[in-house]
Amino acid sequence: MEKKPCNNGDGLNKGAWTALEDKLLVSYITAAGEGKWRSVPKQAGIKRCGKSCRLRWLNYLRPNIKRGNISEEEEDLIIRLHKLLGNRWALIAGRLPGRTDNEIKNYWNTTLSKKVRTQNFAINKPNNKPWGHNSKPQQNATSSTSIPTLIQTKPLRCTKASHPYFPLQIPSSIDGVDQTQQIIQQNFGDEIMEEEKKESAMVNNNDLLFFYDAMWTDELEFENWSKGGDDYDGILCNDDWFYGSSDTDIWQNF
DNA sequence: AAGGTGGACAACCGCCTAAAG
DNA sequence: TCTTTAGGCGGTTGTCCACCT
Repeated sequence: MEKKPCNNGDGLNKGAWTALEDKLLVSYITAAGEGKWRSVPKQAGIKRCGKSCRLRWLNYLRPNIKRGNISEEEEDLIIRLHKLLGNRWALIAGRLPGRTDNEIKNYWNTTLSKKVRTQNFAINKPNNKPWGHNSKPQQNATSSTSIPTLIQTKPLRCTKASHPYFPLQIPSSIDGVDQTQQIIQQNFGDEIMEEEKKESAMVNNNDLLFFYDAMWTDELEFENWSKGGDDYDGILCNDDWFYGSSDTDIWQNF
């Protein structure tokens, strides 16, 4: 573990990188490639710790980094991803080509968090019913014999900036075999991130209920769903719909 | 012009995890 | 199986700069 601070008395530089240091690092990595960060400073002739070199390269020097203003589309995506993933900046950055986790984290902390806070995320409850009360959207029946397909109700969502939630009504297992992954794969394919799979398989209550929240990568399709979408997040369980303004709300009301 | 303030962002720090020995 | 190491991650801090008084 590299627990020592970078400047541990070895005369290493700290603070802003100079143009010369940048040049040395770029030319070294261009020749030798990334990795073995601990040995990089010595090999490249830089008085920095390896960790500092790695960070400088990843966040600033490496090719294909997109610099400059974050577009509205990127901003919208960051907001939606943050709602889905929380402060997992590296994952969020992975969906924004050319952007670094550090940049997105900074942008969130300085700009977007305030923006999102000031937006009115309050949602109106359906027919003024209390949270957790039955208010079931129309839906189809579930096949009970073959591999089930997605029985999809309308995607439920809070705002335009939010991703749609899909309450799925599917058997959790067939002949004792868990079908979850297969069903997700059939219906969403590779568009669902591995991380989402882990975190979204939250409800599996023996009553043909499974809740999954999906994220469109196809923006047009997302927009189409958005236009027809409801104004609420919710999950279906035993013919009851549970609503909330966030995942946490929903699960508390559940 | 000088000092204060806040925003933006680069860089650091400490913790965590996976891989290697 | 345990320990060590390297790299990755998110929170936090430091610094620069524009703007305001």
